[in-house]
Amino acid sequence: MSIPPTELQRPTDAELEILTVLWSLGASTVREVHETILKRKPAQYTTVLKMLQIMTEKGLVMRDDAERAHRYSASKPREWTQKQLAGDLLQRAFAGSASSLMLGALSAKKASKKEMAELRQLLAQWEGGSR
Amino acid sequence: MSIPPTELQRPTDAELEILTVLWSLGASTVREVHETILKRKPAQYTTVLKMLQIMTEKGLVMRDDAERAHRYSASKPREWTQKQLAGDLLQRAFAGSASSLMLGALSAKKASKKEMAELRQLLAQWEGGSR
DNA sequence: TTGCATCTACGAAGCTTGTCGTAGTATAGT
DNA sequence: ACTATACTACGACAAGCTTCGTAGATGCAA
Repeated sequence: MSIPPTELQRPTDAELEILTVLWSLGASTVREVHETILKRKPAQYTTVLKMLQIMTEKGLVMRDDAERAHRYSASKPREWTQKQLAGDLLQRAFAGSASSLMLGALSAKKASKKEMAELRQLLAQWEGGSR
Repeated sequence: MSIPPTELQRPTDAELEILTVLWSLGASTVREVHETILKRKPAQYTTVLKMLQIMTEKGLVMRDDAERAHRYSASKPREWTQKQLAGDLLQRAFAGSASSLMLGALSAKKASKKEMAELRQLLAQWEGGSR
């Protein structure tokens, strides 16, 4: 009901799944989100609707109700939320050690040559005083 | 009650907090875990006890009840669980892109020079065919 | 041996998450 | 105008998470 001025909390699993759809599709109707979710797992239309309504209350998404079929969009950009999630896990499970996190990620899924190149470049850029 | 032969699920927040204590202290009594937790936040002794009992049932920790004060230890090593968590987040929030995850982590907490050096070394080692 | 401290076991309450059904309203096609 | 379709709103519920209090057993010290 209210727009909490406080910090956004970590999205739950179901919320994150919906956010990924919105990030990829942009502002979407419930139907569009539902159809995308359906490709991955069975789910009722109203379940997706309810999630989006709850997420609206939480401030995770914004609703445009100009048309009959409301359009929902993520209220924070993908990068912002990803930063929250990465930072959260970094603190909670890796004691703040970025290299431990990287090691975990790499051993979980062997990265392609292209991915490794991107990593190397990212590291170089980061050190290169961009920040 | 049973030892599930299935895959271990992702630990919850409270469970992960206890696991980090066990990883750092090694096999510990409830009291030792409790005292460590207390340094971070208020919590009752029996709350920690209950968590450890539940985690035992789930197979997250092992209990040695040779002594009156049982000793608990993480049933999986830190690295194993970290790999699960990193891989899970990588899939759910970063579409499998390790460099996105790395970017998120770096922007969440600016890494020290030492940390950056470790990252560079890790990357080099990883590519160096160790795996 | 009596009583205090320490320990485990367990039930339960409050909260969050995730799922869905039902009801009701608007829209559009015939 | 009528009816099938599409959409939102909302209540409800089961399951899981987290917390804690109470009860009962065990060990120790005076």
